[in-house]
Amino acid sequence: MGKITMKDVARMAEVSMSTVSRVLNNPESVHAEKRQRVLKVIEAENYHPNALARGLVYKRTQSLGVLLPDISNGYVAEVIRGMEDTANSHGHSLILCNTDMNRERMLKYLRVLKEKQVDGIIFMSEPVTGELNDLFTELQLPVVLASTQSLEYNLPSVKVDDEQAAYDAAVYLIEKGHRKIGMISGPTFDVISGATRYYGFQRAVNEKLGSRADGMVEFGHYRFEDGYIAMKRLYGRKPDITAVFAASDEMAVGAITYLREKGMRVPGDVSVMGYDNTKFASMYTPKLTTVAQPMYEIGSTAVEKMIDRLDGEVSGDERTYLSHKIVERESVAEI
Amino acid sequence: MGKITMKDVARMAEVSMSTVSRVLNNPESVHAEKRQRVLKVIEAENYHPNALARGLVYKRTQSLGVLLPDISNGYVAEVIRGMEDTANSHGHSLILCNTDMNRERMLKYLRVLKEKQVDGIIFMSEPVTGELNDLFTELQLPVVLASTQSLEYNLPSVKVDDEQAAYDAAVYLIEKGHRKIGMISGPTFDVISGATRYYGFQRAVNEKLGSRADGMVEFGHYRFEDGYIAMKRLYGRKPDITAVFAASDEMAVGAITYLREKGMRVPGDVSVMGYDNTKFASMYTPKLTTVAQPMYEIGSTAVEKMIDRLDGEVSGDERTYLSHKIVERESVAEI
DNA sequence: CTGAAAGCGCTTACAG
DNA sequence: CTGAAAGCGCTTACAG
Repeated sequence: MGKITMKDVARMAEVSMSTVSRVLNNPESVHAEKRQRVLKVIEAENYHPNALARGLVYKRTQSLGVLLPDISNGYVAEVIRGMEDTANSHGHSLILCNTDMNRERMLKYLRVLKEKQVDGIIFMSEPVTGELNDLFTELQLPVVLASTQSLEYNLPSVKVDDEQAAYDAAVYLIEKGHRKIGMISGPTFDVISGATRYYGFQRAVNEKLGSRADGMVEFGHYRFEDGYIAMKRLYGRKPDITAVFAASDEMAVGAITYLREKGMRVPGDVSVMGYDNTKFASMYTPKLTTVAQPMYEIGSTAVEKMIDRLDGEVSGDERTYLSHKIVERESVAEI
Repeated sequence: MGKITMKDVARMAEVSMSTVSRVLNNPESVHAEKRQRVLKVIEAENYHPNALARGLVYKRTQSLGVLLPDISNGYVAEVIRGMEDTANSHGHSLILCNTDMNRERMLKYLRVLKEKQVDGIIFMSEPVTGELNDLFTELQLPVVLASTQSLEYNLPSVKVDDEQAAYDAAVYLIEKGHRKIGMISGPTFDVISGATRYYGFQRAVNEKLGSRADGMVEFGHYRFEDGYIAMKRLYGRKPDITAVFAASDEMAVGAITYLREKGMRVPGDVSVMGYDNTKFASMYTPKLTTVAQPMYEIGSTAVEKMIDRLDGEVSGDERTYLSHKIVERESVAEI
């Protein structure tokens, strides 16, 4: 016995296919008795409509493609969780694509997603280049950016205001009495989370301390090792530092690891503040004081924005900023 | 200008649709000159074949559904990464489904995946109940289990030998000179990773120390807080304990957190060993000695197994065990 | 309220 | 090597 189709159901219920289709899509429009007959057969035969056939005529698949750098990254995984919950509750599915920031791989995915007729694409891989933007319009696929944005193109996006968040973090440290504050920044060529957080930090130091943070900044790629190395350089140059703001929790932990190896206590001798509030942050010792991004909400909001657009309800603002907050825990001391 | 279809390409290249279809699927079979003409139009018009239409006739979608408990879990995310890479390199896509171990939600997903005509399902949510097994066969969808398995049903699966891994961990601790060894186990009703690791631990204690681990075991649900609480109870009852084996890295870290609050040093006073080797483990201080599961490989092997089956190459063994290993770091001391 | 027919965009025998 | 036609499993006007 092969798969049972709508035609089979129609035959067994002694109605036309149109009627079966109607009880599925617009039950009210069919006579109660016939409807029951059809429903009974559907149940008995365990009939499942074929979404491919349906998608072919609807020109809608209820599937969204999501391009992300790497799902094994805790931050990314949390955002995806928010996306998936929201997509699911709206009857959509998510097709996962790890780009590894690799151009070839991304192009291939984009082609596949197009062929599979996804309704839209959620993009969180990286900043949007001109080439990429052209591709999006060429593909004629709606795009929403999550946790990234496009400065040049007017693409809808959802993220935190990184500049302001970093500013707030620095101010927090300053209000705790710190004056010699270092930063472990992301790379400045990363215009989304590198340069922005760097500028926010600088602005705070400028405004509140009236100084430039000369020599107080090191750079890394957000990973543990980067934080370790950056801290080493920073400490080597400025041993009188009393606080460090890292652009990621991982780098913060890397920095703490280095400091401890040097016999410094955190936060006793040096305070360290992170960014992201990954799960990790509250399990570490000392529990990390950090800038919390609403990861789950970034994901769910991005999907909501996508679905609104698919439904024709374009919300006015393209760029949505979700609010960050500072989570006070144990890694920053008042002095 | 609407989407361009194969029919349009045929018209523009002045050939039949059959020919266009052939240059796409079996280029050699069409005359070189015509082939070029078609290719040119495809390129110029940026034509993308519709995978829904294709899937409708092929009865293959090159899509796999993956049911998992929660993607924001670091262990799960790493396994998924392995799946996605492998799926991608075989031209398959992954549809992500977070079940949260919720039955309703799982059933809904299963229905959607069936309707979307996925070629198969990778299941890593939980042990397979009778009801679930019935559903799988009813749905007529091939299933491969990742990081779980079915004792009752002969479903293909990929995982580590948990009993042996826990045994090895306990033996490792014993060989380091420990005699008073506690365990923080998963719940015994979890027959996959709870009971198995618990038995492995017991077997080692039995064989090597000739004793039963009476009162030396506490239970938790693998999370940080569970580890903390379990350690508290364990320590309250057995303050002379010198080593603890936790069934997850998170619980290990929770245990360490408690011990430190009590002024104990790890591993100076008490050694702690974890399980999983999540990223976290090497960033923590002290870096965690732990049982490494090959998470990425579990994912990629599961997908390979699925694809082999879809291609009709059923490998002999249903149950694949990947090897674990003990990663020595800093949280266990020799005494 | 209901059914016959056309159409969604492909592929695959079947002829030639 | 190539094209016309049927078919994959649905939905949607259009009549009735």
